[in-house]
Amino acid sequence: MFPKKVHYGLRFLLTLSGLAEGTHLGVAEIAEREQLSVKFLEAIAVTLRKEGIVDVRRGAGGGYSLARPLKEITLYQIVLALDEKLDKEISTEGHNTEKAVGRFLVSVRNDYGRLLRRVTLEKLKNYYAEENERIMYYI
Amino acid sequence: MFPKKVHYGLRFLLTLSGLAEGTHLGVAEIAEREQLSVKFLEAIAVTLRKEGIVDVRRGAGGGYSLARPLKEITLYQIVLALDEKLDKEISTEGHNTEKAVGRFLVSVRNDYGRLLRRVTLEKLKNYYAEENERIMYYI
DNA sequence: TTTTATCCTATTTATTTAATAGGATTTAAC
DNA sequence: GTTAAATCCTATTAAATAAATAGGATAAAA
Repeated sequence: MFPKKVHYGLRFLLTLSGLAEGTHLGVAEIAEREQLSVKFLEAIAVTLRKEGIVDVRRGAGGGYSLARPLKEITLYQIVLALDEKLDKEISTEGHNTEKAVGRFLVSVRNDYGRLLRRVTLEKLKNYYAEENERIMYYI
Repeated sequence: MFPKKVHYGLRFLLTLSGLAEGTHLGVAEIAEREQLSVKFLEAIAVTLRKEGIVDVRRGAGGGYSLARPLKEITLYQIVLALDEKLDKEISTEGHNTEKAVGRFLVSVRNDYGRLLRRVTLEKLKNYYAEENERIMYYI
C-alpha cells in the first residue's frame, strides 16, 4: 500500500532519530547500514529536506539530521512528500455520478489525511524500541 | 489516490442503486450512460460480483443488481476488490529498522481499513442526491 | 435456435515507480 | 588555496503496475 520511497524514507528518519543533538549523518553511511541504494536514498533525503522534515549540512563532514522533535513530525508530511498519489487531483466535475463519486472520495481522502496527521514518528520509534527489547530478551 | 477501477466501480454501483427492486441492468447500458469503456467496466463488474457486492443474471435480459442494501456495502469491500495495493503484503521481517517500519505501517493500514469500513454506499448516494437537488434548484 | 448478455484469457499500451549514472555544487578540513 | 567529502541536480533506463482492447466461450431468456 505504501511505495518503497515511504518505507525507505521512514528507515532513513528512524536512523536519524538515534543521533545525538547537533550531530549529522551522511546518506552513504545510512545506505550502507540499511542496505539501500545510495542514489535512491539520496533522492529521498533531498525530498524530505525540501519538505522541511530534515536539516542538512552540505560539504565534507556534513549530512542530515531531524529538523524537529519526533512528536512534531507526522506521517502525513512524510507520505505527502514521498507518495505522489496522495496529492493527485480527484475530479469533481463532469457527469452527474462522476461529481458525486469525486466529492465522496475527496471526503474519504480528507479523513485519511486526518488519520495520518495523528500518527507521528514517535510511534515509529516506539515500535523500534519494542523490537530491540525483544532482541535483548534473548541475550 | 484511488485507481480508476475504484472510480468507475463506484459509478457502476451508484447507477445500480437507482434500480427498482428485483430489476437488473446490463454493463453495456451502464457503460453507455456513464461514457466508460464497456470491456473495462465488464471486468470491474465481474470482480464486484465475485466479492459478493452485486448479483448477476446471466443471459439475455440479464444484468447486475446490488446484492445488499446500500448501508451494508462498505467502501472497504469495494476498494479491497478493485485496488490490489491495499492487500499487498508489508514485510515485517529483515533488518531491525525494517521490522519496526513494517509493523508501524501495518498498524496504519489497519486504521485505514477501519476508516473505510465505516463508510458505506449510503453516503455516496447522499452526495448524489445533493448533486441532483443542486441541479433542480436551477430549473 | 437465435439473440443477448456475462465471463474468461490473452495481449497491448500507457503510466508510474524504482533504480542507475554522471557530474555540478558546496563546504569543511588540511 | 587545494583537496576531499558530502549534497544536489538532471537525465536516462528498467521494471512493475494500471488501463484499455480484443476475441471468443458460456449461459439463459426470448
